[in-house]
Amino acid sequence: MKKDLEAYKESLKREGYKLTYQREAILNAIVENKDEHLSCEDIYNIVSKDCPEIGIATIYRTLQLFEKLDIVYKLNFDDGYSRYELNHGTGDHHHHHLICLGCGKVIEVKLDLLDSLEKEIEKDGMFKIVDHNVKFYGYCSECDEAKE
Amino acid sequence: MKKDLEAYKESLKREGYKLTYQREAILNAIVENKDEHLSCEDIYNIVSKDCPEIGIATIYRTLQLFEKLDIVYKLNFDDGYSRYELNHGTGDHHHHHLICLGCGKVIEVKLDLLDSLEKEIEKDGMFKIVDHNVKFYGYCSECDEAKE
DNA sequence: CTATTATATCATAATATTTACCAATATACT
DNA sequence: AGTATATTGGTAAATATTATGATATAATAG
Repeated sequence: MKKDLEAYKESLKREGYKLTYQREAILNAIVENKDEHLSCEDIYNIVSKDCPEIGIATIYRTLQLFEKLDIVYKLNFDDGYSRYELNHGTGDHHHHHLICLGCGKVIEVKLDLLDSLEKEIEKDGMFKIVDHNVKFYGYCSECDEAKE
Repeated sequence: MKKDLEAYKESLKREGYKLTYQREAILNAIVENKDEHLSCEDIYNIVSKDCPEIGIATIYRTLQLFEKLDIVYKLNFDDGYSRYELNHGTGDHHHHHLICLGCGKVIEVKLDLLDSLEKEIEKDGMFKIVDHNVKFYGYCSECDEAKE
């Protein structure tokens, strides 16, 4: 985990970007909440504790940069703002998300199992797939019970 | 196709909503472009020809209503605005979309093939799936060739 | 270790999409 | 046809995100 953090900082420097206090704080916030799907506002609130004078524009700019450097991955759960998660990826595809229509909770699914579907799609040579984004909508066990 | 249109109008009346000229025009625009993924602005432009005094707010309101009545389905291709497509669904799942990272073109995939994955996810009874949203990112044949 | 230079930041204005508001209007029903 | 009520149009407001420009800071050279 600590190693990850250094690796991320390395990739910043390697690409010629400066390692500022703000970027470090944002990176920390994301790494320390790697199980969450933080929005810009979430990150702003977390980072503001360590760095009260940070501006929201810096959060947006930095997340854009991190996305370009493949440090984070942008998610959209149709709740009005973009969310970000740490990109563990070694080029691998992303896991899927289950979105509860009852409480809005988001659950991660480690399974991939899309290979056969992707092969089928690529079979005729009309499209080359490099990534996917899969969301399932439904009800978590608590909300499903509550509906009875 | 004509039958569809009447069926949609029926479901409006059945739910107690009035069949206005504007709603009819918007419905027509969507049905006549059922292969497109129209944004609000697109629909506004199309409908304005028949109905020049229509306001953009009416388009937004009507699409919201149509979505609630399962007449249309809202799509998000990460291009800044929501898009809509006609919901042929008899409760069936939606087809998938291939989004070209080169030219932005969106291609539809009729295959579903997610049943085994959904069964696997639902196996432990922790989540009940009612819908899914699947996007594949990659390159269409033209853009793939252009990259060489 | 300090000076230099270019990049990054902060604060705020600007943009863009979508929603809220309200007076005027049109639809469905008697 | 007349009436009650939902709907519309125009515009203001809200929301998330991006652009701008002066100031501050990080990396590098001396």
